[in-house]
Amino acid sequence: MGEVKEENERLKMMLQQIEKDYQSLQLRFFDIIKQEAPKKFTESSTPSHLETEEPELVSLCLGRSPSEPKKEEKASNPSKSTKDEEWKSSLTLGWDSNKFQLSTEIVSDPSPETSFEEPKQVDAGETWPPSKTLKTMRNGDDEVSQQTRVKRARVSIRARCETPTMNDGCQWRKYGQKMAKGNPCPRAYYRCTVAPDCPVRKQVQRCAEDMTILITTYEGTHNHPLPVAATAMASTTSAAASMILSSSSMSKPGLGSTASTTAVPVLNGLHFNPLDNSRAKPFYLPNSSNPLFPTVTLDLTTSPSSSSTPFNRLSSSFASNPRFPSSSVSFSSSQSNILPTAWGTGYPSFNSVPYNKTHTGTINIGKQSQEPSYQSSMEKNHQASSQEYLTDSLAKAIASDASFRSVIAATISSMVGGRATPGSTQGGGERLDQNMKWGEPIQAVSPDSLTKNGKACASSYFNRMASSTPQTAGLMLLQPPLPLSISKSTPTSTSAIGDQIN
DNA sequence: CGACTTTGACCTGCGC
DNA sequence: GCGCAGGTCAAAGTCG
Repeated sequence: MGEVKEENERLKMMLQQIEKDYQSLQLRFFDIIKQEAPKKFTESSTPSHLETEEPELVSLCLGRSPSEPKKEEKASNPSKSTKDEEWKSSLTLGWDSNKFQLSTEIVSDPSPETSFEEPKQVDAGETWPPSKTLKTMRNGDDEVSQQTRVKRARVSIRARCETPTMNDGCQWRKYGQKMAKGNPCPRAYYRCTVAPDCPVRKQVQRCAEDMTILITTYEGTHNHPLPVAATAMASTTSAAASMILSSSSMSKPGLGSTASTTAVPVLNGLHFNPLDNSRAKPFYLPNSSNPLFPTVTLDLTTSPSSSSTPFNRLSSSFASNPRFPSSSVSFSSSQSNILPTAWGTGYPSFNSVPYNKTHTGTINIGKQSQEPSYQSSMEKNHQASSQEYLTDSLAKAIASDASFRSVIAATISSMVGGRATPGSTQGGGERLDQNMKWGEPIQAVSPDSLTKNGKACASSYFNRMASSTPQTAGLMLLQPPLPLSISKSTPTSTSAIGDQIN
């Protein structure tokens, strides 16, 4: 227990350092944005831009190219500016999994308190107004209601998962199921039952094109302590939400008002205005009845065929509808031959990956599959030739969007370790997990780590992220063989990582 | 017996 | 106003 406390203390300090660094840098970034955003907005809002043939969907999949491992080794002690450059030149954050692939769809957040790392427990009841409430709120003209109603978040997880649901550490109760239009697979609705009044809900649906992909969409913010196993997922959610919120802090959209005059975050040259409802809708819920969801997508999903990656599909679908620009970031996985196994089998790996830039303008630096044969040689060649383009794009994305950085920062925070939840009994297995070491096959995880209904797909990644000891997490971040190569350097502390991120 | 799932009905928002 | 689709409710059924 003493050791655990010590580890927790260290973890907290590391986290605080990261947050501190991030916040200070974010403030600086916002200052810069305030100065430059109007210009960028003017440029990017020209008709030619709006009518560009490229879909307003930016998909960034992060992965380290296998061709650049030496750089990582080389930059073991860089200065900060050097780190930045290297960060730009080889930004990668690959979450590798053979069977577990993630994408995060952020729509917005119900509460300003979106950090699961620092849950303030003030959102019980203030979040997630039901549709009736929303409707009422919509009738109001005051800015407060507008701001409130906009702050809802959806985080969609795309997982290659055989089981009906994915184990995210929380406990869920199914309350409905509907056939969604355009998808032969029914959509199931779950609500969190960890706390009786928890407003968090999730939708689970199979991808129509690839039945092995499970799309889990989370909405709302937990108003209760989270199981350790759930904190990593929650961190990702909160990071996504904070991405929205940090961006929203830069624009103050009145109803249909300031879109043309308000500074908006620009990601990769494209508008990203989370509050511009007319332009932002959830990727996977394009017909959502609630149009109040600005969208940023963190896509960690890849698929065996680059031509059938969700983003490609999404890009295609959205290409025809420029009303729905979206920013997406893919933390993709990579070839499994770099590390023998990945999340799904219990080996966390952060492999670098080739990427492809799709014809729709989506940049996918994704896992190019465990079945390389799916990929055409043409695409491979294109990947190789596009490496520089990728690097450029990533650098731009990082440089231009503080929210993006926040997502990565929070993601790393979640990797460093989920905050233990006192008295938590949900999502079980944390004690066991804490004794586990990276590299252990997932089969070693106690069955307790699965959800009660036993249907959970092993989101071992999250569980392990959340439950790993700081040491192991630190190793994960620091060890060169685990290419969480947000930088080519070998940082000596997570705060160093935070510096690079920020 | 309690918790959970299933499933048809109902509610709501949106487009035409 | 009507129809459609997404989302939710709640009674009945199932399971451990």
